[in-house]
Formats: sequence, structure tokens, C-alpha cells
Amino acid sequence: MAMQGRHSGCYKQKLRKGLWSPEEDEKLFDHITKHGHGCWSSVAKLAGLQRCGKSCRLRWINYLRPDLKRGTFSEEEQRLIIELHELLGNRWSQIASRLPGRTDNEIKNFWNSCIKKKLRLRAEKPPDDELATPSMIENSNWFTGDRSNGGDTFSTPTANLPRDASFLPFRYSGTMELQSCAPWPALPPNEGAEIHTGGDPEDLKWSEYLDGTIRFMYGIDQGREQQQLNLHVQKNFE
DNA sequence: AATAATGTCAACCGCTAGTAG
DNA sequence: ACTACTAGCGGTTGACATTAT
Repeated sequence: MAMQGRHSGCYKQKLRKGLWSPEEDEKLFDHITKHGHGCWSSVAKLAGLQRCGKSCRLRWINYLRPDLKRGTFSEEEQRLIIELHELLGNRWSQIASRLPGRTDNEIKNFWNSCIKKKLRLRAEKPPDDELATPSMIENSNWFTGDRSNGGDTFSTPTANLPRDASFLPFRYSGTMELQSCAPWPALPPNEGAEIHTGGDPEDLKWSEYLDGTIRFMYGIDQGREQQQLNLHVQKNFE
């Protein structure tokens, strides 16, 4: 199994590597839109490409897929990425699955080039230890690093959140331990389990939990949960 | 204008998990 | 149970673009 998972074919055959040409893109796109991808290792051959299946798969997923969203990340997306990274760590594919039209690679690059830098800069210049309300976060240039309002406004999400961020349906301790603090949504599996610093949670249950959490946090579900969020925000920040 | 430093992002690498025979 | 294979993931690299000196 020595070659398992590698571009084994690339070693044996003279397959192209590196950037894709427009012609290659067109071939791959045409083939997949007409026939679907099926088994990736056969796609290259059937599409008439001198590429390995792995390369074709990556090109389709990260670039050619018609449902991809292009352009810069909105502030809402940036906030979601940061929140999800707090919860999931470097599980880029899981983060991407909650951002329609975005790829894990795109999010990973964005994190490594942009957000990480902002967090580092902020760490070098610690923020005033004041609490921030959601509207303060909303109105600041916290994500974009826009200096137009008087300098760097970078911070980590948790640094600017109130100590008792009880508008969130969960709470972090210093060791990233998840603690019960709200009646909704339902607690994740293994209450008190560490998130990405410790054992591996049951991904499916986590996934369900996170979906509920995110829907709740960002008002995707209207109704009772939204009313409760409003009440919590009102109670804690006004 | 030239060059160095830095940032961005597409693509590759190496690994694990899952599955079929 | 074992082997061979594919799919998918996260880390890393390197080419190119942009900015600073």
C-alpha cells in the first residue's frame, strides 16, 4: 500500500502538472457537465486530459464547479469563518460545508493569509480590555482591518466578546471546554467535551449541533429562536 | 526604474478512511 | 483478513502580483 492515496499515476505516466490552461478547463468542464464526474481517475482519460484524477477533482471542486461563489468574503462570511474556526479548529471542509459556494481551500487560504495576520497584529497590540456588544462588533472594522476610523481595529473574536457571552448558546472556558449555559439549541454530544483541543467528537452529531447553532446565531431560522436571541441581546447589552 | 520584501492563491503532497474484490 | 484502489482532507509549496524601499 506504499503508493496509496498518492498521485501514483503521475509517477508512471507523463502527466501534466501545474496550472491549468483554459483548454484543459474547457475539456474538464464539458465532460463533467455532460457526463458527471463518476470515478475521477477515469475522468481525465475520458475528457482527453493528460492529468491525474486527483488533479481533475481538485480543479473541479476549487475552480470549475458552477455553484462556486466568487469574489471577496463578505463580513458575514468572515464572521462565520472565525466563529466556526473557534469551534472546529482547522477542519476546513467542515467550515466550508457551512458556507455555500466556498471551498475549503479558499477558506484555508483566506484564514492563513488574512485573518491569521489580523489576529497576530492584534496580539502584538493588545486591545483595551473592554467588553464589546454585538453591535460594536458589527459597526467596527474589526474584520476588514480598515484603518479609516483611526488605526488597527483587529482582535480575536473571543477577545472582544463579553466575558459572559450569554447570547451564545454555549460558553468557552479557558481550555475551550464547552459548558452548558442556554436552553437552546440542544447541547452537543458529550456535554463538557473539548472541541478541537481534545478527543474527536462524534462528527455527525456535532454537525447537527453546529447547524442548529449557526442557524440560531445568524437568524437563518425565524421565530421563537430569533425572539429569544433578541431578548438575550437586549438583556445583556442594552 | 530596479529590486527586495511581502501577500495571495492555485495546486501539489502525503496522509487516512472507506470500499470492493 | 488482506490488498488495491479511490475519495477526501489538511498542510505546504511555489508562481505570480503587489507594495515598499
